[in-house]
Amino acid sequence: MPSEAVDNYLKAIYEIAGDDGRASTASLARKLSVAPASVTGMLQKLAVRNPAPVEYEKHHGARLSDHGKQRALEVIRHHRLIELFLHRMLGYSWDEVHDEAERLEHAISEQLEDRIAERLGDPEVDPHGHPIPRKDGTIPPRRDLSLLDLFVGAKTMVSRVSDNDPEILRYLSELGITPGTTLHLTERAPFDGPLMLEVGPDKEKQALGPRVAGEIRVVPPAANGETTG
Amino acid sequence: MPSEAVDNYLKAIYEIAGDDGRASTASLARKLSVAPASVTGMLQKLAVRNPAPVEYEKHHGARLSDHGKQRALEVIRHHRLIELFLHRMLGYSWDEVHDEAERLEHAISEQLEDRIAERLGDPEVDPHGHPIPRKDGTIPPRRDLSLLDLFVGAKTMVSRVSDNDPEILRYLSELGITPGTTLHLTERAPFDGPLMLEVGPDKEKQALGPRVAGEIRVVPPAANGETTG
DNA sequence: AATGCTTTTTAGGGCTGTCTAAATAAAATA
DNA sequence: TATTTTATTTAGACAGCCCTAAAAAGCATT
Repeated sequence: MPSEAVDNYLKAIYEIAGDDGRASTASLARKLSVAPASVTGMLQKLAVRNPAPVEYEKHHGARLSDHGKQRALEVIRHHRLIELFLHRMLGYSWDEVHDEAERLEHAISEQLEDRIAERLGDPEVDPHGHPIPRKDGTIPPRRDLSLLDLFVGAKTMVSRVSDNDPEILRYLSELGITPGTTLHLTERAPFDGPLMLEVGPDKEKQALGPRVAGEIRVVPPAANGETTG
Repeated sequence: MPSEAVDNYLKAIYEIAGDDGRASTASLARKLSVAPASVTGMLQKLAVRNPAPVEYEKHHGARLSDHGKQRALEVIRHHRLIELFLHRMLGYSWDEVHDEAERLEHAISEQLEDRIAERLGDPEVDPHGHPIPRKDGTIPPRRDLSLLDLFVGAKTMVSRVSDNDPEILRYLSELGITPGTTLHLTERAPFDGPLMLEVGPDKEKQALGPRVAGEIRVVPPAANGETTG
């Protein structure tokens, strides 16, 4: 069984590069808050394990092997199940769940994973709208896109929100923007300016900076009328 | 914040020696499944920390300082709250909870500890009947004694059962012996022979070996009639 | 009080995962 | 293409926690 540190490397590679891209040394160092040299050392060790969870080429970053992919998805499954469990069963708000899950994801057994999933009714998404990988390693499909890729005039619904920054999560909560919230993009200032939105059933008008908008993903609007691009 | 290994040492000292006795190197090595030399090394390091969680004298084992005591009790509180949570909220049987709690106890935050306790109604005992230390470090009092110390004829009730051995726990489950079960000690064979018991409301007769009986603690029977000693 | 047995400690290493500083390779720019 | 900047790797070290083998201390027994 991989150590906690190894699991975190695999998860980080997955989150940076998806299941078949390469993650650079620097990006991993940033994400994991360790020195780049530490990343190099770890990747070299992982690449010669048997079975090896990553493929590594000098100066070209690392990529998950099938084996590593499977493990990464399992850890992510743990993480998201725990987030949802804390939210639904223990009254955690959505900006509190991440840090707690970050530690617990390494400590729960298969058995506990299964019971949590059962108790939650085999859920498909976590409180931020992220899909929860299934036990077989497949991922519930959801085609969504960044709020930044929407054309002016589009009406859509929040699909998910990045869970990395509790500050942003609290801010979005205040604005009433959570998975499921309806949005109408009415205006968009040029030069990476703010987006004007009508939020929720009350159509409350909100201006959103591009930094925050980039953390929000929405369901693709109906394909009649040009609303995305 | 102490590492997981350190927490396990403190907990082991507490479980072996209570809150003011000394735990020997050998007993700790046994309990923690490490070599005696490793225990010596760890105790030496802990004793010079600041603040030091243990007091250590060469060749005379280790004792918890106030600081160490507090930490040990916190970890034990985590452990027992988690055991009860798994049992009550997630359908774990009492022989399954220990191993899971053993890992989770190190991973939960103060916040999660508090929410679990709240959700369980600030319980005083875990599924094996062990008292759950309070947040202030005090322990809900329960005067109980070993089943082995009971006189023949005594009628009493199971208070708690050691949680270390799942095999024994399953066996006791089969016999219907859990915290709260009434017992009547009818007979006792000499030379560490078996105890004859009438168990529960149905007064089912059971013979119990001394090894198993030693793991069971019972509430002191009413003081009229000589029933203990 | 000396002997032998048991327990504990010392000495010397190993593994994991991190670090810093220096060297090198890759990419960007002139 | 030559040069500079940036990204990555090597080299060497260290902390935490574990190990084995050998030495030493404590204890029990005669």
